[in-house]
Amino acid sequence: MKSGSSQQPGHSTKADAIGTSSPCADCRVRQLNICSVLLSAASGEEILPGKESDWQDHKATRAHKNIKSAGERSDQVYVICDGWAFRFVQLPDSRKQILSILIPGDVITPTRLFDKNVRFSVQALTDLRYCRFASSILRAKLIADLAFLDAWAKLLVAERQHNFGLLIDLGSRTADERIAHLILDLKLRLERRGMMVERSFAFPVSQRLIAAATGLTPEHVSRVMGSFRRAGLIENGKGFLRIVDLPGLQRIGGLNL
Amino acid sequence: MKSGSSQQPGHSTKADAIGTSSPCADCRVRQLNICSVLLSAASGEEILPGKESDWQDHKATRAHKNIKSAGERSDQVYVICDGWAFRFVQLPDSRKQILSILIPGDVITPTRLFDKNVRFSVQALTDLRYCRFASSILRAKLIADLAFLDAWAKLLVAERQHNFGLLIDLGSRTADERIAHLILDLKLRLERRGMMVERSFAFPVSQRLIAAATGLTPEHVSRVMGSFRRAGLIENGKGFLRIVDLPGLQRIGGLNL
DNA sequence: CGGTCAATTGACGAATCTCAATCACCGTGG
DNA sequence: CCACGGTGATTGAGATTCGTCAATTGACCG
Repeated sequence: MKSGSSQQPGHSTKADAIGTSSPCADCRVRQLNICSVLLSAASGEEILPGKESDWQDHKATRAHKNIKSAGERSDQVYVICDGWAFRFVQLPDSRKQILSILIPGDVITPTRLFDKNVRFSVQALTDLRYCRFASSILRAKLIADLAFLDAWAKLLVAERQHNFGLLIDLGSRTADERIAHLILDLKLRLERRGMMVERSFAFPVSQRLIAAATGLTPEHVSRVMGSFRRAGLIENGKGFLRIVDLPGLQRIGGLNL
Repeated sequence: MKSGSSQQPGHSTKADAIGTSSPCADCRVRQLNICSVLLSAASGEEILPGKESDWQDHKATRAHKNIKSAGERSDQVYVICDGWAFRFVQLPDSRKQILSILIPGDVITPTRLFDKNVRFSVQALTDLRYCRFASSILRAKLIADLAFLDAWAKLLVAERQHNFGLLIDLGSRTADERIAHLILDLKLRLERRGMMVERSFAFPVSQRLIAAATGLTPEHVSRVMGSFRRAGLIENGKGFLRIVDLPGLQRIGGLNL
């Protein structure tokens, strides 16, 4: 079993205004995701960085472990600190449908604030560190802090938009288009989290997973990725991917709406 | 052009506590959707049934008219009073991908509260009556009334769950399964709104639309529906559908998770 | 009564799946 | 250090589902 620890290029600044007792102190995406609202000193009384306690704790998991399984109940909201994961549902015929691939900074369970039932499973794709927030605290903050409500709503709206994009992919687009779009989507999201160097980025996603996400078979994914490589659109090796011809890839996988 | 006005079976009670100056007075789904929270007297000061004014108004549209187009901006939340509609995105090759079919009582644009940008288009499927609420008022209510916040969140969570179901359909299931599931899903939702009589219900959905929703072609939808009919699973005629063999249909299209 | 559109049916073709074999890689145990 | 076993990627050949194209029918409508 390979331990695909996600060694993203680039290293964040270490010293920070935040207390050093929390792992958030040297989180590299803290300023770039929901945590920027969550941990800002101005935003609440109880939620202050530096004192990890009843409202927040951190955990780690090995790659390929399930973090949560569909049907469980939970009172916590998870946020990825480092590593990748994915949401999926297990179908009766042992196939998986991947609902989303999650990168550092993503909220794993954004609706857990309102719905304790977990409707899907989540599995670590690489070794993973994540943070758990107590739903009750976040809920309190939600109604106390308008900026937080807005930020959270924006999160949900963005996820909905993303799901619509997936529906378009699976409903109306060819294998080439789906895979190109998936790559471009990940590129964009990683870019926003400062996890791209030049045109390449960490890519711990097996073709089996791409297949489960795009509704294709691993064999077909292999054929398509191979053709992309031969066409000079991408390069990829163990755990990374580089976009060689961005316009070309966009011509195939861009959502031209 | 056929004017498929949705004549659902069953007629609601007419006299009601609500003022008669609002069309809501004899709305048949008022107790069964978000309006039950919105219009309840206990839930706010300004929002009271009977006085239609700055926070609410009603409109009507003919079948096949676009209510909203992707890219527009709007400050209002729409709720369907009567008739059917659908959300879709127009693809560059003139294909449509249907995102959801909307029945009476559904909120057309639940995220408009948080995001003025409209990301998809909405078209009336039948002649339609709908209600428009001012986002600003609803937002105020959201933070003032915890029950309303919960109800709205539940709405969004349910829609997300529904989208996940669609993703599973489009990603991992055959044409038969997708269509059976679509029928069963509509059956369930209509049931909850009290719009089913025995096993049959109004069904103003063309095969072209089913095709656009399931990611198939109209021809293939015709073949599948025909096979369902010949197998004694369903009966359908102009504007209605009857489920003859529910267990049989569920064996095909049930989400066996 | 002609025109349009949805539904249906058939024949054919294409995209993708299935099955199967091979190769490369990697960690493990001898 | 090396053989071994497992997994992922690749490639090929044939099967299947579904799409495309085309023609027909029937309903509705002006």
